[in-house]
Amino acid sequence: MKKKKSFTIYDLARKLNYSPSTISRALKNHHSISEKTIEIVKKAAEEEGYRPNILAASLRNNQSKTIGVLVTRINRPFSSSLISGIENAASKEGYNILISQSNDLYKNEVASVKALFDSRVCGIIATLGMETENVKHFDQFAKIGVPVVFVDRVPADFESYTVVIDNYTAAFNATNHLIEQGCTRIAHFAGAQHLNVYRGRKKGYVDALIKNGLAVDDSLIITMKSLSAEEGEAATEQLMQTANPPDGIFCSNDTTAVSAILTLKKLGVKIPEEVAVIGFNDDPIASIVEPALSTVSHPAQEMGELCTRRILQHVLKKEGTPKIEERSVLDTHLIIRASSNRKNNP
Amino acid sequence: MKKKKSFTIYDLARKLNYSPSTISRALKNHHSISEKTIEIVKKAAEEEGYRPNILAASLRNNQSKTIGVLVTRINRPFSSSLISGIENAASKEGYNILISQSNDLYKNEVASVKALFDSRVCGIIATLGMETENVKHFDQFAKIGVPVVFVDRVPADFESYTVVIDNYTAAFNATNHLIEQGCTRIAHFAGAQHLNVYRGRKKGYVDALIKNGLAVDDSLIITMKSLSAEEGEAATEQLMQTANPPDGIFCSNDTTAVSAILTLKKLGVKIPEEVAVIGFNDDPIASIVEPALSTVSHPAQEMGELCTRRILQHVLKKEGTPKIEERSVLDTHLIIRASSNRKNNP
DNA sequence: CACGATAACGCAATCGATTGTTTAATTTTC
DNA sequence: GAAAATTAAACAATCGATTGCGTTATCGTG
Repeated sequence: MKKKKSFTIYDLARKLNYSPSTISRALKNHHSISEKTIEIVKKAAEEEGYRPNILAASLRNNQSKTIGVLVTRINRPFSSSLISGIENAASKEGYNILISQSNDLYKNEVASVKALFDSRVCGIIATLGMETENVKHFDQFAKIGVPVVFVDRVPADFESYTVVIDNYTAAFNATNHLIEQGCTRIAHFAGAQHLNVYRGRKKGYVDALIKNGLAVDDSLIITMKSLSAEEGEAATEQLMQTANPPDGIFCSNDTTAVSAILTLKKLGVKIPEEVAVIGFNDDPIASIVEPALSTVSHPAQEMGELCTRRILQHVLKKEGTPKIEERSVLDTHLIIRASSNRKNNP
Repeated sequence: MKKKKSFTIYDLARKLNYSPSTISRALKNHHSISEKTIEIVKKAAEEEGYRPNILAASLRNNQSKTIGVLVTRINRPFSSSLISGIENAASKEGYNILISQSNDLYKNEVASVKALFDSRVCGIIATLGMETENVKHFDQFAKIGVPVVFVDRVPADFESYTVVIDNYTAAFNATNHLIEQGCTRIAHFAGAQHLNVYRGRKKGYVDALIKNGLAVDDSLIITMKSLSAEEGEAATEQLMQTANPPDGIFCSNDTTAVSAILTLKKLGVKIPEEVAVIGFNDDPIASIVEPALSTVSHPAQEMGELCTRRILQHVLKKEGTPKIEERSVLDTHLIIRASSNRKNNP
């Protein structure tokens, strides 16, 4: 049952009395093959249900039409939307995608990168894990000219394409918004500071305070390891127990923000009147929680598509294609919902 | 820069004065190679940073260590958790996964399946799209002995492995629960009836009504094309405008259930007192919406792992491995939250 | 008519790993 | 000590597509 050999260009060649090379060329409209022959070959290929062996072609060309993707966790709204975007753009051009997740473990990340490398991907798209502090496991790609696109969580010191959002400005605007709503003591749930995204968000927060003449109180800045719901709950409780609790919280993600909302409600704190809350990402839960969570949109799908285009452009090196900058910074925008809207703006 | 040829077993052979075949065998501990040689070869391979060319091996063996995965939409809680489970189990055994999404379009599904086939995957895991009514595009795999695992949304008439939940029982229990809570006029948001999952859920609902001596009122059964939030809202509004509105709704997914809750609240209907609601899937939003949504757990991650094990077992055909049944039916359980809890049970 | 140009196609090597079959070397056995 | 058995490693074909180069046929032109 497994014997059924696949139909190859050799079979086609034998059947049509052509050489395999002619078949190969005819199938891809090579200019040195006559129109008539091309038609004959294609028709026969169709009839016989010929399917090219990608592996053989890849081996010969030493590269596959496959893009490697590495995320931290597949089942996270941002990741899955990112992947969705990548896949849509890739399949449109006949490229496949190979997926791997690190589960935020450095060891896994290294192993996955190695596996993707071994799979001879023609490009790789990656977001760094929480534990990742150096990226030399990506060096191997650069060495053989395979493009690397870092997205969202990107390293500072690696020669590669990057696709990110402007975390600083987004955070600045979010914090500024809280201030506009009358908050004067704003807490911040920060993420691991060796990652650009959380560093940028913290800096934006700090600068917004400063610009508005507010004090930066370190006791209001809580840095979390993984920005999980549990951490969000603990931090909220801790903050509210202090003598001088905050009247606003800018959270580095929606998970902790929703967690903060739930905890505040449990504590009988009014949102946004007593404490206004704003998150980051616009996960599905953000619009469902009550009061609905103000947050920063994160164009994950769009970012994914852009990543793919980056890879393809590098691989195809088509002349005349509009040059996309090496580093793309996508726009975000503030989504103001009830959790921070004290003035009943629309 | 792209010239850097990869280091192959031929290079190793030359360096160590062995033949390529010996290198190949040594690297995989073939019994006809001496311990000493194996050690020498492995050490040299390590030193030279030798990495096997998977493409070449795959070509030779005519199959890759790659599992193809086809889902409807990657960025959906169920899909992404499923994929996550698949990936975890696969990478543990050194297998890669190739991902594709159909966006619930039949045309895309066929194209994706074809692409996965061409990629010579060693097995394929798929959930059918909304539009899919026949699965002959999967025949090609059976023909060459590549295992197919359908998961969740599975066809009735295809010789393959399947991994599903017991939709009928889950729905029966969910409906029964609503009845226990005192509901007597229960509506149902049904999905496309050519898909097993939605058929099973509807049947479970109907049978629970019958078993409890309740009338089955067709006007209370609303069949939706895609079970989207919009459809859920429209259906809820429609139902509540009738002379004799329902006092309970069993929804085929959480999206429409949450949508129903939001709509009911907008209409000033008390949940669960006036209308109790229960969903299906246990998406993240289910526990966040207010009142929290009762629902049916869907062990997506676990299902993914099982799918992978199915494939691997088929491929490896290891004797002595405990035989997993061809068709697995995983357990679900009712998660009772506020949206259906009239009696204040814990 | 002959020679160079062009078109259309075939030859054979190549990509790197795998494996059935041989050959060579070593050990065992009587 | 020689034949048989065992062990270790080499040979060469194979997987299927690709491609540089070579070959053959056709055509045009002086």
